[in-house]
Amino acid sequence: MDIPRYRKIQNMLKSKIQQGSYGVGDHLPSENQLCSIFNITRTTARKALEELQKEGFIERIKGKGSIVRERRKSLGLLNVKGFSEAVGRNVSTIFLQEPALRPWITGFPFPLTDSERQSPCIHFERLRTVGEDPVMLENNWFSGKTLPGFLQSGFEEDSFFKTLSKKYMIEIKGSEQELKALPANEKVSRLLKVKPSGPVLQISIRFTTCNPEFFIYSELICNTMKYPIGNRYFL
Amino acid sequence: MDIPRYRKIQNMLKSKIQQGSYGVGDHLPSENQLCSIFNITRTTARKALEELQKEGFIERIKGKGSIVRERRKSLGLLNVKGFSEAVGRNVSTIFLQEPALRPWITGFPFPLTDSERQSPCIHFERLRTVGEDPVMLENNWFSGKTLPGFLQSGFEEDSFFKTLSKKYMIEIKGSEQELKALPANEKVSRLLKVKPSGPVLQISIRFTTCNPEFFIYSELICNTMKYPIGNRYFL
DNA sequence: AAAACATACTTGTACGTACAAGTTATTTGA
DNA sequence: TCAAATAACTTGTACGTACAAGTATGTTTT
Repeated sequence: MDIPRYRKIQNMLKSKIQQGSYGVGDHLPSENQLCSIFNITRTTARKALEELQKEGFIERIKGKGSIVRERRKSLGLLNVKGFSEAVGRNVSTIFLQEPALRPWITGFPFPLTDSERQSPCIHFERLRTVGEDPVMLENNWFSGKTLPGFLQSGFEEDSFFKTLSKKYMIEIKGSEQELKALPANEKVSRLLKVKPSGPVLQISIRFTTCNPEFFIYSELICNTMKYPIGNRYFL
Repeated sequence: MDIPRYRKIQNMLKSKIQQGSYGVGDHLPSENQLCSIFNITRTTARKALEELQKEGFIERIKGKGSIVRERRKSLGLLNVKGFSEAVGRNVSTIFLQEPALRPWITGFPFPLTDSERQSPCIHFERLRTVGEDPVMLENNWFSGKTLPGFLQSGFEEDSFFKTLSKKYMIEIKGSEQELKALPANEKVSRLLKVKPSGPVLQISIRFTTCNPEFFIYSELICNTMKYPIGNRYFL
């Protein structure tokens, strides 16, 4: 395998948390326990737990242990993996514009690189709903040259980021975001069911990937009245 | 000293970046160079660089090195230390309500602990401006019992968080945030100079500290038209 | 009964070593 | 001349060790 050991243990513990085997407030196995369970050194066990801490699943307290934190109900900002796994199962997605080659829009909040500007981009637009409530209007753009065959084949498991990972081995390494509260225009007002010029939250994101030349640009417009955006941050 | 070695090196490199000794795109000393410069092991050097990466100052690329990232112009969300150091020097702060003992407000987005509810809180309200533009209305609440003498003495270096650190040895360990786009009420409209019921961004934060019983609650209401809120995230 | 101490846990810091794997520049060979 | 191999860097993973420091639970002492 080329997946590192610490990451396997991290993922294994993560799914146990997500499945409820470890509930909020529960102690994960201590570093030394993980060592003997998995036959690893403390360095590796620590790395796995530190990653879970970065992701906000656990809190680590000196002298006590690694404790499962309360999970957020609201959509996760900064959770790199999109939001289908963050919010639950009653989420549906409608394509307003299927993926296609289109020119870059003007006035994007992040500067494009020269090589990006030279050719058109792939773009698609989706509307995300939770139950009956439209919650988020999502636009995605990226260079049309980097992902051959993307337009021909569909998404893996309906997830854009999983498709990137499985078909193209592209992993998200980070993101820059810009947040603005804006009045909804006619289209947004209609789609998100907010009153005209009612406040919506616009999140402009530039995702950086393991390919340093390849970026993904997203614009999310959110109706935060029912579903506020949440996030966590831990040292 | 009880400040760990890696943190000293981290802070030393951070201030060099902030002062411009290392510009955007520059390479920081490699792990092995840091080892010989400071007489430390690679474990310690790595820890310092990993922390800088978490804070968003550098990017670390296998085979290449640790490279200084572009700095954001906009206010840093998630930058634990408040924003006086993030945005520059032309920032001024006006107290609308000086720190005083007041009852907890109702309808706070985060649940209070039992011990917090039992006694009133310390609260203050500030208006932050950049140049001539009012940018952020800030309210802070925290338990009145934990910080003896807080109301009698002023802030250290005009910074709330520096006061917590220097006088009370309280360090911020993390935060939970909730973001909402809202219509401005009369007060907000007047103070932030946005039109009535114009969109503003409300950020509700619960800071966790090294004292597991002590939380700081903040509510920021931002005029994001001129100064959007930005943040970064890196694995 | 209450305080002090001891013990056995936990995570945090720091040392040292080894090899894997990506990047870049140089050298070698056809 | 050009391509392949090499060397010299970089960060990533993983091993092992040691001690510091915080927490909890006893046990002893007062």
